[in-house]
Amino acid sequence: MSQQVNITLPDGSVRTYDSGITIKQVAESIGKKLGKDAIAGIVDGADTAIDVHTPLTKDASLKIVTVKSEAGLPVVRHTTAHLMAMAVQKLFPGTQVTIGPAIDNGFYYDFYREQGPFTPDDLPKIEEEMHRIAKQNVAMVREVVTRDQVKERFTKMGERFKLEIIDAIPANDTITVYTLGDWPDVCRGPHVPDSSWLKAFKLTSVAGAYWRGDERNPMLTRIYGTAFWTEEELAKHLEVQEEAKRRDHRKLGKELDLFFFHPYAPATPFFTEKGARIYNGLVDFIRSYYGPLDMGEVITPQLTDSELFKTSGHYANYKDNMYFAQIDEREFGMKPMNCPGHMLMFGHAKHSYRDLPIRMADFGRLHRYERSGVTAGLTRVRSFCQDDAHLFVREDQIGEEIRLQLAMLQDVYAVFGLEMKVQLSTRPEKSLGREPGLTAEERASWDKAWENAEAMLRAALADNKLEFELNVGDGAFYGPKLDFQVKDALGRWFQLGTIQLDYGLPRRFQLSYTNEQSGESTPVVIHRAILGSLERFIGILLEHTAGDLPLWLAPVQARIITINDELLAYGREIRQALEDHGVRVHLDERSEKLGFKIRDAELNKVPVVMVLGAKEREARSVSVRWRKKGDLGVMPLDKAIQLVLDAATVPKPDRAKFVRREHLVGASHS
RNA sequence: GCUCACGUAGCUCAGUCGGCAGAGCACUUCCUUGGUAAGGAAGAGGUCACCGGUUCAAUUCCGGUCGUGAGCUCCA
Repeated sequence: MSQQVNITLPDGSVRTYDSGITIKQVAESIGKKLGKDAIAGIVDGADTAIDVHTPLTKDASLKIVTVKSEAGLPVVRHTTAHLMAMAVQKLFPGTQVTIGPAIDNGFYYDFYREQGPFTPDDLPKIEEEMHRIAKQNVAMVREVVTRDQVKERFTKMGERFKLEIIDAIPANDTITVYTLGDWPDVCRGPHVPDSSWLKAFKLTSVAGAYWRGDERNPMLTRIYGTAFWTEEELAKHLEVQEEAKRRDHRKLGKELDLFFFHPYAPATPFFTEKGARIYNGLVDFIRSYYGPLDMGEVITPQLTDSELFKTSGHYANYKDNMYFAQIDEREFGMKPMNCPGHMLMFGHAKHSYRDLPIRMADFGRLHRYERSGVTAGLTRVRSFCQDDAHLFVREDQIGEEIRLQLAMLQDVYAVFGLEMKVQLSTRPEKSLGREPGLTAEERASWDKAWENAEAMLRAALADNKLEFELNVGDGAFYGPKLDFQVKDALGRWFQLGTIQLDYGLPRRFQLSYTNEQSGESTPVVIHRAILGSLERFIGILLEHTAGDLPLWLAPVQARIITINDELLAYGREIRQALEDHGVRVHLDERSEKLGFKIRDAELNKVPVVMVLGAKEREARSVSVRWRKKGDLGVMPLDKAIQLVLDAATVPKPDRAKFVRREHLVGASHS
């Protein structure tokens, strides 16, 4: 009697089959329709779906992926990639194929061509050929082959990149060839059964890409595309792409006159007066938490002797990203991070265990040389400012300190309406305490420190009721870390904040504090940033809000428009009244028609417009027009001011959330 | 850094298969003084990114430099 396997389905039910049953057969056993629609399976919650013909030989959970399902999207995309490669080889004989996976929002296929890369002009032709082939409803046939067979076939075809791929397949893996019509490709699958599913696709761009992502390898030409089950879904996707283009912060930055770039300062923004308002508004907002959190702000040198970076290790590991200046035969380095300076700051005085935690916040400007190809708008720049802080703590204080920082971080993201997810990265193989030459005792002590740190991070997360993803072994060599990603209005994820424990730097700088036993102990450093870089955050926020910033951050909160020039005097009076209440207001004094000035205010996304005519002047009132809401009608000036003030209130931290739980016994300092 | 594309007025973009550089918006001046998304007229504004080459002639063709953008293993 053959062996049995228990297959658990998503609804929790368990079915028993003979070992070796395929996913397809399982689906068929559940229902005729399901059997027909099944195109792949996800076993034991894996990241990628596998082919329906895969035999199941041990107990497993199984999710059957069907046509037209969300989980099946990578499948249809992957098959579309094959279709594209097929079309390309038909149109451009001599082109060699390499790989063509499904990716987050579509797929790509990399080709090698002696004649040089494809151009955007080639895309419509290829697309047309793809549609032509797809309409013939050609089948996708899977066959299991031996290594020798497949090598022989692809050698004959002269596909040298494919041969390399075949050689890279592990010895025990089943090798499969998928043939779409008459076009075979070595592929792991899964795929849709025939080309009738390939209707809603579009080729989006071309780009260069290195073979296997290594810049020493030949440059391939890559074509990107996307595919969906239906044309409606494709259209929706393309519409979101269009919206993203409209919201591009580089475009908004120009249109709203917030910042610009000049060739003399590549990848380094100039913030205009309006842009600087946003920047400073964010700094003030973050700063408002520093009181309740008992954090002190410091200012540290921009340029220091390279010795500092030799001590910190940046000279050995980060030199290529730094700017240097040779002055008086001394080499100075521009700070790429605040931490080395903060180490000096801590080391400058003698500290008692009673003084800890010591929290240094710093809005200093940082300069990092980024390779020319990687800079982009405000999101990747060479000069920026972090809402940075370094917390010097005793080991027993790590948990509480992280808890407080997490509370701030959640608070801050909530203010901007950004959904968040957390990743916990734990000790990597190569890490402090695992270097050769340590005694067993030292090793054990390090192991304990890492264990303790990770446990405290977990506890702090639990305390703040935060779910997290675990990235085992992905921490820094000097300590475990938390990374925070947020989701913007278009559903895109961005990494913003980070909280990293550091056992290394304090040692390099030989920092210590006097412990309770009058001995010396080494503090642990916590690096943390919440917005990350202000520049990048401004970029993300602009795209998230489409330029309609919350009123408290808007560079100009209100604009006053008069019906005619005679009313300018009243306009100035109103401007004065608003200014006196701290409203950032602008009076449009141009001799233009009302409609023109309203339009201009709308295009500039000014949140509140106050329209003044003779009627309003008589009654000492204003007519209020609110962005996105329209005309609110005439109201007394006081009421209008109150309306603006209420909406423009700068969010304030709630002190109660940031009360420290442990208090030092006998600590008498504040 | 590498591949490809792009760089024309403050902005958005035409244009020249090599022969004195164009529009709309914005700006300036004048007229107009008006009720919730563009009133009218006139004017000013450019070393066509920069450097070099080819040519009688280069914004245009070629080479280089700078800048910007997309991409550079989410693995057959």
